[in-house]
Amino acid sequence: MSTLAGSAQKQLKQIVEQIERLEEEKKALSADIRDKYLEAKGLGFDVKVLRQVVRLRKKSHVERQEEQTVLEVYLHALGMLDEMKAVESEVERMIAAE
Amino acid sequence: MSTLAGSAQKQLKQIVEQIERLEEEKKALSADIRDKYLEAKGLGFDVKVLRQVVRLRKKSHVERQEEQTVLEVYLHALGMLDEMKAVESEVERMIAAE
Amino acid sequence: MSTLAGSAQKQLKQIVEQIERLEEEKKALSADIRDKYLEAKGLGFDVKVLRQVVRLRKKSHVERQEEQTVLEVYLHALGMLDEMKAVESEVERMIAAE
Amino acid sequence: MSTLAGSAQKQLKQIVEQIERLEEEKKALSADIRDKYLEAKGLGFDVKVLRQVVRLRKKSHVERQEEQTVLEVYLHALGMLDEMKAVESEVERMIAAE
DNA sequence: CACTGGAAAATGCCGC
DNA sequence: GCGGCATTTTCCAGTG
Repeated sequence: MSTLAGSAQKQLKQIVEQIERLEEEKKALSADIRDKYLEAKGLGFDVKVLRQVVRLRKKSHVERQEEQTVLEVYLHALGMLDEMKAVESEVERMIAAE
Repeated sequence: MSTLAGSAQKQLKQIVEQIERLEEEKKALSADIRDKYLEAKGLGFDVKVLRQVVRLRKKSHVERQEEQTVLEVYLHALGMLDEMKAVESEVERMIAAE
Repeated sequence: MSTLAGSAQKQLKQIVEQIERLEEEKKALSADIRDKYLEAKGLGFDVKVLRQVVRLRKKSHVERQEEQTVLEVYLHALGMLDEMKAVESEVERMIAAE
Repeated sequence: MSTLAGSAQKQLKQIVEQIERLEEEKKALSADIRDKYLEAKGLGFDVKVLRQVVRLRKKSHVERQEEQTVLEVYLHALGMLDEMKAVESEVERMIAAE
C-alpha cells in the first residue's frame, strides 16, 4: 500500500523534526560567524582577506604547498611566473624590513 | 606600515580563534545531521526522499514570505495600495503572456 | 618534474585563451542586457520591477520542471507509478503536518 | 489607472523578450566555458588551479600585489608567515632550477 | 560606497 | 574511489 504504517509515520515525523532542529542551530551558527566578520570589519579589518586567512589555516601546510606547486607550473607554462616573482620579492622585502 | 599594532594583532588573533571555534561547532552539527539521515536509513527510510521532504518543508516555509515581498514591491512601485486586485491580475497576465 | 611538456604547454595556452575569449563575449552580453534595462528606463519603465518580472518568468519556467523531478523521485522511491494519486496526497499531508 | 496603455504594453513585451534572448545567449556561453574546463580536465589539467590561473590573469599586477600585501600582514600577525615563506622559497627553487 | 541580492564556484555527499 | 548532484560559500553587479 502507499501509506506508511502508523509507527513508521511517527518515526518519520520525529526524524524530520530532529533534523530541522539541528539545521536551525546550524543556521544560527552561520549567523554568528557572519556577525564575527562584520565585527572584524567594524574594527577595520579587511573581511575578504580575513576569510582567506581562515581558509589558509584550514588547509594543511602540505596541501598548500602541493596546490601552489601546480599553480606555479601552469603560470610558468604561460610565461607569467616572472611577474609573480616580483610580487613575492616584495613580500620578502617586507619580511626583511621588520 | 607593514605590521599591525600590537593591539590589532591581539584582536586579529582573537577574532580568528572565535571564528574557528564557531566553525567547529557548525561542522559538528553537520555531522549530527548526517548521522540522523543514516539513522533514518537504518530504519528503512529512503534518504534521498527524506532530504527532499526536508527541503520542501523549508521552501514552503520561506516562499510565502518571498511572494509577499514581491507583491509589496509591485504595489509600492505602482503606488496604488488600494487597487491590489487590478495589479495582481496585471502581473498574472504579464507572466502568462509568454 | 616541474615543467609541462611543450605540447601540454601549447594546449594550456590555447585553453586559457579560448576561455578568456568566451568570458569576453559573456561580459559583452552582460553589457547589452544592462543597456536594455537602461533603454527601458528611458521609456519610463521601472527597472527594479522590470528585473523582477524577468526573474519571476525565469522561475516559473524552471520551477515546473523541478517539481516534476521531485515527483519522479517520490514515485521511483515508492515504486508505484500507477498509484500516483495516493502518493501525491501522502506528500501533501506530510508537508502540511508540521 | 492600473493597466498599461496598449503601446506601453507592447514595448514592455518586446523589451522582456529581448532581455530573455540575451540572457539565453549568456547562459549558452556559460555552458561553453564549463565545457572548456571539462575538456581541459579530460586532458589532465587540474580544473581548480586552471580557474585560479584565469582569475589571476584577470587581475592587474597592481591589484594582485595590494591584496597579497594585506594578506601577508595578517599572516605575519598570526605568526604564519614563516610557514608561507617556506612555500615561496620552494617556488624560488623551481624558478632557479629551470 | 556600503548593502542587498543573485550568479558562480567550491565543497561535501551519495550512488555506482 | 570517482563522478554527478545538492548545498554552501564566495563573489560581483546593481541600488540607494
